Amino acid sequence: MRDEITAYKRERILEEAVKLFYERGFSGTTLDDIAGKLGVTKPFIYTHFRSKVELLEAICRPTIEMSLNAIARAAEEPGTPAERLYNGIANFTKVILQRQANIAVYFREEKHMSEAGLAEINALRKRFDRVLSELLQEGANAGAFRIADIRVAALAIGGMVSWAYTWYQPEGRLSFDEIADKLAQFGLHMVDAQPAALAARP
Amino acid sequence: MRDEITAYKRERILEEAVKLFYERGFSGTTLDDIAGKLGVTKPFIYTHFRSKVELLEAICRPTIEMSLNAIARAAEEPGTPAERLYNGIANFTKVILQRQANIAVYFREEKHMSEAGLAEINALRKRFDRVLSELLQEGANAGAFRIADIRVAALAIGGMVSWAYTWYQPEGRLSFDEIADKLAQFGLHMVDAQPAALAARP
DNA sequence: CCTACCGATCGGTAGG
DNA sequence: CCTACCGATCGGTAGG
Repeated sequence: MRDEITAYKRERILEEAVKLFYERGFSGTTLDDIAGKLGVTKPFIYTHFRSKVELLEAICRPTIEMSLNAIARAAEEPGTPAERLYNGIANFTKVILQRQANIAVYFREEKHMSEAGLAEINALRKRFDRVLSELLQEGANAGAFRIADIRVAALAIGGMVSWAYTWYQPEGRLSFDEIADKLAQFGLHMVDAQPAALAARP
Repeated sequence: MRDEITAYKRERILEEAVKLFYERGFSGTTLDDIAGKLGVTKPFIYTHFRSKVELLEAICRPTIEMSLNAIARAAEEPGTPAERLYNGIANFTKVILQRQANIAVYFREEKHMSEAGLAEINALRKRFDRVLSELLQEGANAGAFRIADIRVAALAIGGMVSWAYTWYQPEGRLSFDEIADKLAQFGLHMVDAQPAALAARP
């Protein structure tokens, strides 16, 4: 039980931290601000995190992991390349929207991370690009996709989706699922998914 | 001539500032750092800019203006919707790549701007989205494009291109023009540009 | 888990 | 008397 309480405290700290970093920026937020929101004082945070930078890294790394997993799981499942690409993009989009604040903080505040923390995340991002590129290559080989440049296609799809953190509005007209569907459809168009491959999609 | 020298000094300050903000972040860069790179001292900067924030805004605003102009000029020119969209995306991509550091600083450091500075830039971005959406709508009305959701399509295209600031490498295998062409082609695929419209492209 | 406090740093401005 | 700068220093705040 003690572990659960410790984990809960960590989560609460991260919850307020990401909210404040998102609203005011990393340098614009003091540890006293975060402590204040939690009704505690600054040294409390230091019993759970070693530094302000560690807080930042704990906000970003798990979210990048979720993005990687979203693509990787869809790529591994059975189905046509078009089905897997559709699901991969849709799942990835949902992560971006669900973790909008974490993603925004990551892309804005990367420069404040430690070298080690940045290296870990960069490794995850490389794996993301590789998994997506391999899925595109597989579809191209099977004649399901027509892609002039696999590498640029992966970056273009990744960018189209990642960018959603800048424009998504929780009170907007579209739900997570609707946006995920639309971006996944755009992705299939980008790789010129052949009608035969599309027809097979459930 | 005096004006030219003043303008030149401003440009040199901005040149070093954007380089340092890009490498170390806005808060990670001191005005002494910038002055040091120029071989002058900090008060020199204050004869040309009122504050560190004004420096940031002078780095970002003109670049966002260039992005808007890139799309707007292409949209106004004669030609089929597909031609204009192709040129608009390609021109916009070239701005993003040419001003990579400025764009990166803008998206990362937005939170450090003044309310007035941010409002100006947000107005430019709204116009960008409107111009692009109108071009897409026009093409859809003419039967040149098939788009399920114009608004999301504009955001998807904008994101695909903007994102290039995160991955473009000056020493990489592709030139500005090659990347611009590839992203523009992806854009045409995204809106399902009809072969007839494409065939008309020079 | 708090009070109390440090060593260091930084944007901005004074006088000359 | 001004423009264009420098050496030195201030008020205020950050992480720890």
